[in-house]
Amino acid sequence: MRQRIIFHIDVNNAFLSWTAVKMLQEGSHQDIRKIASVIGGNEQERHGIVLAKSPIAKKYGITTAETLYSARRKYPQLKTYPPDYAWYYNESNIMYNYLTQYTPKIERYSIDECFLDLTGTSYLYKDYLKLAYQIKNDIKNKFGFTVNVGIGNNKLCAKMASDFEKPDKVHTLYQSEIETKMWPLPVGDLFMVGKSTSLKLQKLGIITIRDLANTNYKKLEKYFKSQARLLVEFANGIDYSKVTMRSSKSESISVSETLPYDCADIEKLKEILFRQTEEVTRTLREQKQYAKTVAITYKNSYFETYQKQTKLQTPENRTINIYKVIIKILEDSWKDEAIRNIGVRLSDFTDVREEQVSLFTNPQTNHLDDMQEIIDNINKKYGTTSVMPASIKKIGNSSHHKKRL
DNA sequence: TCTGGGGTCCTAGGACCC
DNA sequence: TCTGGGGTCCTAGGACCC
Repeated sequence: MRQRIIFHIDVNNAFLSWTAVKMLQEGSHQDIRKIASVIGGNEQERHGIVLAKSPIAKKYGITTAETLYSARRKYPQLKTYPPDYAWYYNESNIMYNYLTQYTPKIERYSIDECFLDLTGTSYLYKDYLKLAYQIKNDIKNKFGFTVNVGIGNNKLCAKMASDFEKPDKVHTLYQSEIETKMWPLPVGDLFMVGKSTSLKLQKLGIITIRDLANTNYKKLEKYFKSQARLLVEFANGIDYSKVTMRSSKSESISVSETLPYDCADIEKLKEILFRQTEEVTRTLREQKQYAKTVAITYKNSYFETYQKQTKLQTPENRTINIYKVIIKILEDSWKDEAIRNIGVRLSDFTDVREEQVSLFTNPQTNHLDDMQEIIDNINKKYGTTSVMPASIKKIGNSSHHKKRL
């Protein structure tokens, strides 16, 4: 089989870089990439963790996902800036649109990462290394932020390559370079080896990627089940997955939020859940899909997480009908405890609502769909949940006594 | 002032049917 | 009276990613 040529483009410190770009565009004279700075949420609202850090902040030992409080203890003069997700999507789109000129085989892996499949384009691009530098420099000059470009014969190697030295670098990890460039790395650096897997591997005496590559996966199956084979293949730089234009339709849709204070008031929780249900069902309707599984996710004061789900008889996408289910799950599952974080998740999608009973068509069904569309349009114009069916308030309150008694 | 938010995929174990 | 397995569907929970 012909060797594939895959590029992985990865924005350096994406959120921080993009905020820096915005600030400079707005006339700021300081580039926050060049000082000790981080992007982080609002601490008063308990969203205070580090989402992205500058290289200097990194030098002080500040890591992604640690609390701003802890980060500031490492470096008290640290500058913090709030995230601007709308702007980030904007910047992400700009980069994606730029990259589409090189190949239609492009996969948007996340908000700040893309895979490009350039296999069979050698008549267009004589020197892939040169092309990678061109892409990297183009993005820097046109858009003002830097990327790493990784080149490999599959997605795994391209991704591992882009993770080597940062920022503003091009690296290759061709099949022939795996032993020298990848095998010496600690096993935790391998894609798909997180904290827990890394710990288990180390206990088995597997410290570097080389150690893992030279292990018979059969020996690991006891500990890692079906994951074992994949791990050993990855360590050997083997990956057959394709670069796919993933459809905008997702497998699940969810929202969750950490509350400003731990909440044990079920009425308050119902209000929050209504807003969240509205949000996820609207996205679902935009995708023209119906969900069969509905779930609530919780985090309590002790940071213990759990989730409760229900399978529906018929797929749904209307706010009110899903909200009824959500309320039922809440009442059945809530342990009368203070909640730190709560959320709604929809999954198990279908394109059509397969009505179980087809003998009698229900004229109300279409009527309700029309109604939902009208509500969606009004809410789009005037802001979320300015209009909600009166019956929702009733549902929300109906069970109050039940739980209390 | 400890600990965000949005995803995907896999497995264990219980219920139920044959 | 005691007790089979296989298959499927479902829920809960955990691991990973950015």
